[in-house]
Amino acid sequence: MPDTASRTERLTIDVRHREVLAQVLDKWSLSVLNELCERPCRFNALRRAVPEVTQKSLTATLRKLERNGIVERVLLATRPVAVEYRITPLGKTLRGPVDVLLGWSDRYLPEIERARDRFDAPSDGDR
Amino acid sequence: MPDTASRTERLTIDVRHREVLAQVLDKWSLSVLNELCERPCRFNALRRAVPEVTQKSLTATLRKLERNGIVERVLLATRPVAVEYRITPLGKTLRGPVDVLLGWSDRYLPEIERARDRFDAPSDGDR
DNA sequence: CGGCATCCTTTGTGATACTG
DNA sequence: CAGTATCACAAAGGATGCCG
Repeated sequence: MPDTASRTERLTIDVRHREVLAQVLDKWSLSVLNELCERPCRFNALRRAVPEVTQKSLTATLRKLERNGIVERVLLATRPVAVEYRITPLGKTLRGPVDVLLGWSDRYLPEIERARDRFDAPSDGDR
Repeated sequence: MPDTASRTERLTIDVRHREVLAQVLDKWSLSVLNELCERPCRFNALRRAVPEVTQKSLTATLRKLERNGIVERVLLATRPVAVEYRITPLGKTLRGPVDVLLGWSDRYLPEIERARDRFDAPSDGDR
């Protein structure tokens, strides 16, 4: 397995990296990102795309992503008014990492669930 | 689902994917994983490697990773007693994704911090 | 439509103390 | 050394209602 360059040494993770990653990878951010990578979305369209998220959490997620420069909030001058969220160029750089992550979880989910079952049912099998 | 190469279609993220990713990518997991990918570690060695984590959170993180089959807890039969944590084969499959993530945050951190400054100081710069 | 404000419950986290 | 137990508090999350 070839290293990404001549980097055999691991990166250290400081508090700022942790903060960024925590915000970008939080519970709902991935889903939102996943959606916005496809197309710009209005608020309620996002809610429909991610039905489990509450309005509050979605708002918070979007603010966080906006603050970090990952998504952009665009006011549309339509009849009543509308808001559209778009991925920014910076946000697009996240698509690769996000894809890798989602691919990983999709690929290994069954194996992880088996590991959990093994871990969670010790009294039942060890007796 | 033969979707191995065609990434024109996005994966959908259901609650189970979100759960797995939330656990694997949580605040401390990445640091722990980053460390254990390098070498097996004893508990206090991990504390030293990640000084900001409290004992409690480290314990919780390790349990979570263990439950998901990402790390393995090995009891060493030394004089007093010792515990070593190792990455599992399943855990090793995470190294790629984790690397990509850390690389991303390392690469774009400055840009993100600029975006934050812009977002946080609107009244100061816009008047 | 796209929020914000409020309330309230749950979960997370740090600090501290104690045990095999 | 490697935890568990406990308390106290902060942050997250859902539910509901109101507003421009």
